[in-house]
Amino acid sequence: MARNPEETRFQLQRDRMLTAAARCFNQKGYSGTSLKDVANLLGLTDAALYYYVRNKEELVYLCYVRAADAGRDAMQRAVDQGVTGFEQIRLYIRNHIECIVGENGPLAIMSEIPSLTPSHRDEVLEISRKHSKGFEAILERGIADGSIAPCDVRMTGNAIMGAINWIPKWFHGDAAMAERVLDEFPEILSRGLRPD
Amino acid sequence: MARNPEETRFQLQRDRMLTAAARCFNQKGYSGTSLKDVANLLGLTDAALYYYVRNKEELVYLCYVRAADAGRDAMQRAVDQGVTGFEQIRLYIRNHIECIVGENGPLAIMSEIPSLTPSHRDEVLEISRKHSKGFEAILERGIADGSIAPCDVRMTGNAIMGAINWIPKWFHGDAAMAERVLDEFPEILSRGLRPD
DNA sequence: CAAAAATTTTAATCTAGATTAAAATAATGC
DNA sequence: GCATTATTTTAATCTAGATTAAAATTTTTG
Repeated sequence: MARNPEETRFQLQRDRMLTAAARCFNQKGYSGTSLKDVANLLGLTDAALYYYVRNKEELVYLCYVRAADAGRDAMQRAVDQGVTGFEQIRLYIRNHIECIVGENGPLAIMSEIPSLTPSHRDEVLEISRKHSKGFEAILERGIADGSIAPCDVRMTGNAIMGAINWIPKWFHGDAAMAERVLDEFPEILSRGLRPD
Repeated sequence: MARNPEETRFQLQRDRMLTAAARCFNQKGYSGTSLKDVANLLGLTDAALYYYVRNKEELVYLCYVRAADAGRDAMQRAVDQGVTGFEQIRLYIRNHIECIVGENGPLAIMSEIPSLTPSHRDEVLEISRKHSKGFEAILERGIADGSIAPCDVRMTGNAIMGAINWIPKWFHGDAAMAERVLDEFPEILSRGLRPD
C-alpha cells in the first residue's frame, strides 16, 4: 500500500479495467459479458479482477459512477463556457459525445440499471435523475434567454440523450467516424431547438 | 396441426410469447432475462416455451424479425401517405413510435444482435441495414424536393433512430406518457430538418 | 539482496438457467 | 364418450460462468 505513486498504480489498473468493462458492456450488455471477456482485454485471468472489485455487480456500478462523473463534468464545462442556453446545450452535446467516442476509451452507457443492487440502483438513479434535471434546466434557461424555442423540456431531453446514448450501438472505434460524429451530432441535435 | 383456426391458435400464443419476450428483453437485455421470466409473464412454465421455439436464441431472433416487419410497415405507410420527404419522415417517426409505445405490446429493440447465431445475425443485420437505407432515401428525397435542408443523411438517420430506439429505456407503459411521446417526439425529431 | 506487500494464477466449488425426455392434462374430431 | 392430437408440466441433465482459497509470482522497500 502506499501514499501516492502506488495508489496511482492500483487506480490506473482499475481504470483500465473499467474501460475494458465499459467496452464489453456497451457491446454485449451486463449479463452478456463474462468476467473472462473483460479479463482477456487486459491480458489477465478472470480471477485477477477480484483483486480490484468485490464482484461483477460492483464492476458495473463503478463503470456507471465513472460515466456519471464524466457526464457531470461535460455538463459543467458546457455551462461554464457557453453564454446562451443554446450554446450550452450544444457544448454539452459535443463534450459528452467526446467522452463516448474519444480515445480515452468508451464510457459505459447506463442501460442496465435494473441489474444493480437496490442500494447501488437507487444511487445511480438519483445521479441520473440529477443529470437529466441539469439538462432540462439548461433548456429552460435557453428558453428564458430566447436562444431556444419553447418546448417540452422533458421530452426534448429524452430525445437528445437517447440519440447520444445509442451511439455505442453503431459506433465501433473508427477514428474517422469519431470525427464525423463529433462534427455532425451537435449540429443535428441542436438545430431543432432554435426559435423560428 | 391444422388448416387455419388451429394454426391461428398456435400463432396467437406464439405472438403473445414474442410480446412478453420483447418486454423482458427491452428491460433486462437478452442474457439478463431468463426463459422463466418470459414464461411467468404468460402464466406458463419455462419448459412450455420450447413448444413454440427451438431455443432462446430463436426467441430473440423471432422478436427481431417481428420488430423489423413492424418497422418496414411503419415506413411503408409513411411513404404511401406523405407527399414531401419531410412529411414522410415525420409520419414514419410517429408510426414507428406508435409500434413501440402502443397497446399491442412493445416491440423488441434490436440492441443485441451480437447474441444471435451467425446466420441469424447476418440476416437481421441485412434487414436492419436495408431499413436504415430506406430512411436515408426518404431524407434524400426530402432534400431533393426542398422540404428538408441538406445534411449528412447517415448521421441524421443515426441520431433520429437512436432517439427512438432509446425510448424503451425510460418509457414503461404509462398510457398518459405514451400520448405525450407520440405528440412530442415527431415534432422534436423532425424540427431540425426543415430548411431555414 | 532479503523480507514484506502487492498482484496474479491455478484449481476448486457452487449455482442459475438452458435444455430435454417422459408423463400428465386439455382440447378436438368423430 | 373414445381416440387422437395439442399443450403443459414435472423431473432430470448439463454447462457456463461467478466466486473463493491457496499457491505462485512479481514488485517494492529498506
